[in-house]
Parts: sequence; structure tokens; C-alpha cells
Amino acid sequence: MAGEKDDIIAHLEELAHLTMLDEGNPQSFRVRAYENAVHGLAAHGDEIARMSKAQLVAIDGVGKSTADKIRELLDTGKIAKLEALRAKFPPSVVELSRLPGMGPKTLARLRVELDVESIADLRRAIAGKEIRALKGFGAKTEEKLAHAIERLGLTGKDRRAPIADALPIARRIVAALSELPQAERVQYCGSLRRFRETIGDIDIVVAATEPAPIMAAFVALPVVTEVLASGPTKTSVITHDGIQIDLRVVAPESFGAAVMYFTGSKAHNIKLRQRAIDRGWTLNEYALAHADSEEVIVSDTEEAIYAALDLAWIPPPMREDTGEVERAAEGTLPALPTLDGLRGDLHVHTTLSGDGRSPIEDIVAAAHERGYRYLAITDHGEDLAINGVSRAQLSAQKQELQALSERYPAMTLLHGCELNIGPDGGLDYDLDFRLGLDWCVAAVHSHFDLDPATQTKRIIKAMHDPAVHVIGHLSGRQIGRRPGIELDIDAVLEAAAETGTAIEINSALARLDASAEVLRRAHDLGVLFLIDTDAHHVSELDRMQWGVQQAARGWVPAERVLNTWTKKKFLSWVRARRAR
DNA sequence: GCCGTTTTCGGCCCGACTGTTTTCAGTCG
Repeated sequence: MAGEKDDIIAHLEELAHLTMLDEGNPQSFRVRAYENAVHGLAAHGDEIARMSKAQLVAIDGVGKSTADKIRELLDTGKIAKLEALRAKFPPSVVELSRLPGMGPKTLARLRVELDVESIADLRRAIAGKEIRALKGFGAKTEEKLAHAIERLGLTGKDRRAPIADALPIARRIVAALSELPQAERVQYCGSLRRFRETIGDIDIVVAATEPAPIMAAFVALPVVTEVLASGPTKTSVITHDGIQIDLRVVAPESFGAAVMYFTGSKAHNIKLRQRAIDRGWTLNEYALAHADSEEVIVSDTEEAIYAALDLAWIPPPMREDTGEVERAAEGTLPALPTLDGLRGDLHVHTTLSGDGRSPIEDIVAAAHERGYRYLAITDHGEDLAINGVSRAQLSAQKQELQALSERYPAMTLLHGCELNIGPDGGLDYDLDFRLGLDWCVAAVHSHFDLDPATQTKRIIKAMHDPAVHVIGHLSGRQIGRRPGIELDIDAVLEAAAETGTAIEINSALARLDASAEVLRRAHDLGVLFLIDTDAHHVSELDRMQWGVQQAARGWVPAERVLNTWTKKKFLSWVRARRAR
């Protein structure tokens, strides 16, 4: 059953947090050990719930003690040490610990000296000006905590923004800062550059010899509502929608090291720094340098630093320490798809769909401008009540598309449809009509809350339909807004491999479906993929770049992505599917 | 608590900013 791994990880994360509070030190080695164990476990699937102690200890970062705790959880449903810590740190205290600025030391002193055990207690202490009276505390600290309570829920330590919200903000800020004459280079980094689904805060690195004007322009941006901290090299602000942005300004010669450092992930960086240490060097946000003489080896570009560490350059979406450093050392990183290497878009809507906003001739012209060699028009099937298209409308569209084919002879235009997968796996129209279409995407648009067995069955049934080429947005999720359907993902992916049905990598930032985790598993099973935009407007054809990032996060090699194939090879695959 | 081709003990990434301090502790990433 899905979720056992998540349950184990949630317990270990809680253990790490409470241990941090207990030991009063965020750098506690025990806390880091728990975090490392979580990281090691995350690379595995639910099989960890069936592992023996010896098998668990073999996992990177998991030792004897943590393995015992995992077995204890699986066998008894509890971890004694965690139960003891929960008694010591009740939920109201844990809530306090989530306030920005409330570290373990501050929390412990407030509890002991002022009996603060909850947010309500803290409010009282602040109202009574009790905190500023403590030794080592002052009015500023008291005001900061008061402010943190006000913002509770808006900017807490755990709040994460969907990438669809964070990325446009980051791009606008990068564009604004790039216009400053002092800014030589500007790059967003962090989890956004690694293309995670949700973003804790936005990290931006600027190369400039003169930081002051950059900082001044940054805090003056209209999107900024509050300045949390501002020094000569680092400024942190909050935007009006509660997203924190950290700006770092570094000397131009340090830009590569800084971008690398702030892109992370933390685990990836630690592995790189270890590699540097092994060679008698140090790696920080300024340079790769000799440890003793501090003489700089390289610092200006990421590529040069990876090369100096005997590593191939690693694409940011892969930098999660899930084996990419080892593969880069061996020179066996997968050759990922590139934006330039994509030869067609196979999931695109026109105004014929109720929700489409660009006419077919504009879409075709825009695809031609991008140099595509093939394009599939895939408006919604008739079962989608509001946006669907009748047989007569589809037939008329076919004529229109044929006329357009003559205007763009170098580009093959496929007349297709985005079919709805019904709750029982049924599809729009009838089989003969479907087979009359050149190309069929099948996707879920309704009935998101069926049980996993039914969902799995409905997807697999659609995969067996002779007309279907690809399953669109596999889970139907919208990141941060709607969870996807629950599936027995291994069964679905095995069926995809068996039937030769492609799995879509949907480039819409709100979807990015299938998820990176699913893509990686799918690849291991031999599944084929397509990177599509699901565009409803010509401007959305530009989303393809995000699908490329998502493919990288899923370690999907280019040769497995159908729309990297030449027209001849791709079209013969399209036809072969119909002949099966 | 974890780990090992210098090690089974003694290390474990490290710098920026703030607030309260006269040199540093706490927090954060």
C-alpha cells in the first residue's frame, strides 16, 4: 500500500525536529544524522517498510540506531524516543518553534523564564513587555516575535509556494535586475532552478562589482512589501503574496561558484564539497580553492568547477544527491532532451475547444515559426460537457487542417483529439471514429475521487484502446491546488510498457504531470514519453521549456522521448501503434 | 547518529545578518 515510506519519513523528520529542540542546536550531529537518514530513505520506495534491519543499515545514511527505530515503528507503531520527545514538546510548543526567529535556544529560555508554552502565552508575554526584560533580549527581539505571530500562516517556515506561482515572480525580478547597468549577470537559483514542484523561497544571485545600487533597486521593487534583512551582500524580503526572496550579490569572478552554491541541493553541495576536501581543496560560494594557500582554482562558471572536480556538468534538476554525482564521475549521466531537440508538439488546443483561445491557423503558424516538423491538434472530445467537440466539428476541422498543410509543406499536421477517460475507462465517440483520427491523447478530466483500484483499471483500459497513443497528464493533479487521482502506479507503468503507450510530460507549470518520481520509475520499466505543452493559446507553446526541465528531473533520456525523434521515425511509430 | 584507501575515534560545510553585545550567540539557508 502506498504511503508507508512517507509515514516512516514523517516520523524521522519529526524526530529530527524535536531532537533539534531538545539538544538546543540546529547543527546537532544527531539531528543531521536523522536528516541524512531521511535523505537516504527518500531514494527508495515502499519496500523499505519490508526491509530487515541489515537491509536498512545498508542504505546510505541509515545506521544501526536509526534502523532499530524504523523497525520499532513498523513492529509496534511507535518510536519510544519520539514518544518521550512529544511529551516534552507538546504541539503548542512545536507550533511556537515554527515561528521565524524562534530557534531552540530562544524557545527554551522563554519556556523556562517566562512559562511561554503556546502562541497565546507568547502574545501575553509580548503584551506585558516581559521579553525585553530578559538578559540578552531587547525591544527589537520582542517586536520581531510579535511580527512573526502576525504573519503566522502567511510566511511560516513550512510554507511552500507552487512552482507555478513562484517561477513567474522570479522571472520578473530577474528581468528587472538584469536591466540595472551594474548587474553583469542575474540568475535565480535554489529549489526553483532545480525545478521542484513547490518552492520554499526564491534565491537570486547577481554578479556585480558594486552591490549597493542592486540592493537599493531590489528593495524598491513594487512586489516587495517587507525587508527582513539587508547587508552589503545579502538582502531578504517578503513579497505581497508572502513569498520570501533572498538576493545575493557576488563579484563577477565568483558568479559560477555562487550560483552553484545557492542552487543546491544541500545534499548535492555537501557531496561536492567532500570531493573538494578529498583533493585538498575547499568549495564555498566564492570559489573552489586550495585549502591551505586559499589560492583560487576556478570560480567563474559552474562548468569549470564541475570539470575541476572531475565531473560532467550536472543539470540543476538532477542535483538532489540521488546518484547524479556518481554518474557524473563515471561519465554516464543520461543525455537529456533539450528544447532545441524537440521536433513537434503533440497536445495543443484551438478555439474549437471551449477553453481554447487561439484559432487553428495561429497555432499552426506559431508551431511553424518554432521550426517544428510535426504538430498534432488535439481539441477536447465530446464527453467533456463544456469544452468538448462534436464529430461534425472535428470532421470540419480535418478539412481546415488539410488546407493548412498545403501552406506549411515541411510540417506534418496530425488531426487528433484529447479523449476523456471515463470513470470506467471508456472513451469518446466510437472506436471506428477514433481510429479515423491521426493521433489520440487520452486523459482524465473528471471523477478524481474514485478508489485507487478503479482509477488504475480505468487508465489501463484506456491504454489498451487501439486508437490511443499517449496518456495525457497522468494524475490530473494541479500542484498546490488539487491532488491527482490515486493510482497503483507500478501497475499503470507496467501496462504502459506492455502496450507501448507513451506517458506525457505535461509542460504546464500547474501540472508537471507525470511527476518526476513517476518518470524515474517509468523510465526504469522501459516506458516511452512525450513532452507536450497542452497549450490553449499560442503563447503557451513556449511552455515546452518547462517540460524539458521536468524530464531532466525525472532523468528521462532524450532517446525515450518520442518528439525528439525525426519525423520519419516518429510517424512510423504513430502508424505502427494503429497496426498493433 | 553515522562513517572509514590517512581513521573503529574523532571528526562531521560554512558564511551572512541581526541584535545584543564591546567580541559573540542565535538563526538561517
